[in-house]
Amino acid sequence: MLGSSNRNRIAERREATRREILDAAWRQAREVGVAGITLRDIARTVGMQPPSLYSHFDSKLAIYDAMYADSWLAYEEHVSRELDPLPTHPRDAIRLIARVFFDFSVADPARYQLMNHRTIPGFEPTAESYAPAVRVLERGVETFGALGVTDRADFDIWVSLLGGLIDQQLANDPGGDRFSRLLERATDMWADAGGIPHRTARRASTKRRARP
Amino acid sequence: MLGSSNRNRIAERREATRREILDAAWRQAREVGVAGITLRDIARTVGMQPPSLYSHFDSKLAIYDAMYADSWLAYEEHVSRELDPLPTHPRDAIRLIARVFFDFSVADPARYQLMNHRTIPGFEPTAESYAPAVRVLERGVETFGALGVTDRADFDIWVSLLGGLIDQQLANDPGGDRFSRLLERATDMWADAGGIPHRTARRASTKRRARP
DNA sequence: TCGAACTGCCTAACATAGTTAGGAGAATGC
DNA sequence: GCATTCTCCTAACTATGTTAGGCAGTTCGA
Repeated sequence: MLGSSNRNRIAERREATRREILDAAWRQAREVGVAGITLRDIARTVGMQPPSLYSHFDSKLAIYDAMYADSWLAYEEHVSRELDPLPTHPRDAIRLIARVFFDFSVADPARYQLMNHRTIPGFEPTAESYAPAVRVLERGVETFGALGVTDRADFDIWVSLLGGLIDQQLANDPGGDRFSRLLERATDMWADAGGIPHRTARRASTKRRARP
Repeated sequence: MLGSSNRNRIAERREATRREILDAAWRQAREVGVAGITLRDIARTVGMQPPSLYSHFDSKLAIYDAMYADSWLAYEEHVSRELDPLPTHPRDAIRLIARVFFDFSVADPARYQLMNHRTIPGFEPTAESYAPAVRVLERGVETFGALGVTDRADFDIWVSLLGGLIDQQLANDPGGDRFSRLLERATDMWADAGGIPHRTARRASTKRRARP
């Protein structure tokens, strides 16, 4: 009986169309920004009439949702790849995490905007799409814990700082390298203040900045 | 000759209508969010037909622009009032600045969203409306300088951190008091790392936190 | 004071969004 | 082979910001 095989083929074709629509949406997001995405343009790109898109997505927001899930899943994978193996020096690890986060956002500002879903009016990710974002955050807490940062507040502060730095970079100096300089200094400050324990780092004590 | 007096009266009436429109816009922004503002609703509130609004504003974005300018002017005044006189203890001053910033944003999230103009698709403030924002930033640099923070990077990091903390608060814990706790810890970290000099603070030495 | 110019509002209409209704034709399944 | 399902279509609807053009009251100069 070929029923199951056929069913598979159908599902695949359906999935392919879905991906085609999402790819068109991504291309458009990168050209004109996330808010500039238009069902008509997406439809034209994939060779459909706008209402036909509704055979694949419930609404425009559902398309955003799929893109949101895409992004966080990709980011999760990206982080996993970069953090294996984890650097042994805490300060290096912290910088690496920041660098990954930064590269990921600067490489594709549209994606970054989408991942900060609050910047898109009317869009709220579904619980399912939100899950990878939560997992990444948990992974962060875990990683910091392994490096000796057990105070949750310190982690939250670090995340805030990182988000703020990236926003400032994208807003004031897109294409420049302001982020690197600020990150360098911020990491030092954080380390000096005990945010990053010196546990495995012998060199850190010799590097401590003199107080005026 | 009454010409000039008449001209004044006309200008006043015109300004009053303009204010009425902006008030309606603000009310609506607080009810349904900045993105939810609708010319039709504004017009209904002030008792006009939508196209009539164009006698007072060039476009919807022009209304946003006026609201943006309003906000930053109010903030500038707010800051000036709170920082006069400037606390003598640097750490207190830093916390006060953060507190003012936070109160101002939490008291009126719609206003905060507007001040972060990048969160509103298609809106870019005019140079004139942007000026107060620049002045406030300069004022911040100046104030920090008077407190002994001469490294511009340290100031930028502080601003990033503050923005990140507020965003995190508004996103994860609206109505809660997460911000206070994180701010406390962040200020300490910053001070310990030398971001806040102990220069003018004699009491500071007695208050210095013990390092574990 | 009279007529011209201006001002502030109006109605009608338009362009562009997202979205719904309903159907036609091909693919699929018993 | 026939009923069902699926995918796409056209037509139309609603809501948005915006433009065109006009009309009545007000202001202002000769």
